[in-house]
Amino acid sequence: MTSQRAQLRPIPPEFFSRDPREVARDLLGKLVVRRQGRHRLVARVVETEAYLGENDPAAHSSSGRTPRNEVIFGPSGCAYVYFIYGKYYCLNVSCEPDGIAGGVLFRAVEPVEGIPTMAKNRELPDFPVYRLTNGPGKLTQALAITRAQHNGMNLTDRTQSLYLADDGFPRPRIRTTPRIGITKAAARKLRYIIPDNPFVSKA
DNA sequence: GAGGAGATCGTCT
DNA sequence: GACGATCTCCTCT
Repeated sequence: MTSQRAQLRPIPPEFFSRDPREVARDLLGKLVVRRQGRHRLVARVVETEAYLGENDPAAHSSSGRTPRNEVIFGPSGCAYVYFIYGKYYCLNVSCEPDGIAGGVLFRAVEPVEGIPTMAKNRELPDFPVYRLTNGPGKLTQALAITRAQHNGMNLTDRTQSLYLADDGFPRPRIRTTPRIGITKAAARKLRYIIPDNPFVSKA
């Protein structure tokens, strides 16, 4: 699964102005591109979860708009980064048109470019590559994504230090499973994975 | 390899 | 004042 030389085309805003379930599915195989100083970090999306807005009890937006979650109520294609468990950041992209809540959580990615820098960011250089980014808190650490720097950033703009891209990777096989780590609406199958990919988070 | 407990703090009640 | 869209370490098998 490599594509070092392929051209990276930013994903247009319309892609995200849809139901989060469609966006979560279609994001599998796409790329997260992060410019960190002189380094370029690229990773392929292999696991996502859809959060549906005010009718989804598990979603942050379910109890209405707050300063914390306002990005997922805003225009589509923007980064919603939140802080959790006193230690970790999680990366989402806002979906649906402006004014409607909805988002997709990035749960796992496969490193494609800049692996040494990702390992350095993780501060665990001895870890095998597959453990660098196989979880939502891990991938933000590996890609040095923070709320202060990236929350609200337009991920459809290739001039930003973080954006989403398509390199023409063929549409992968996809499987849906229940979401992970939640207690409300836990039975709904809104997690999307590339089956058998070693970079998918466990469980 | 599986399972359980603790860490740690921003956000909302 | 309680909780959480998590991770790592430790113990046991």
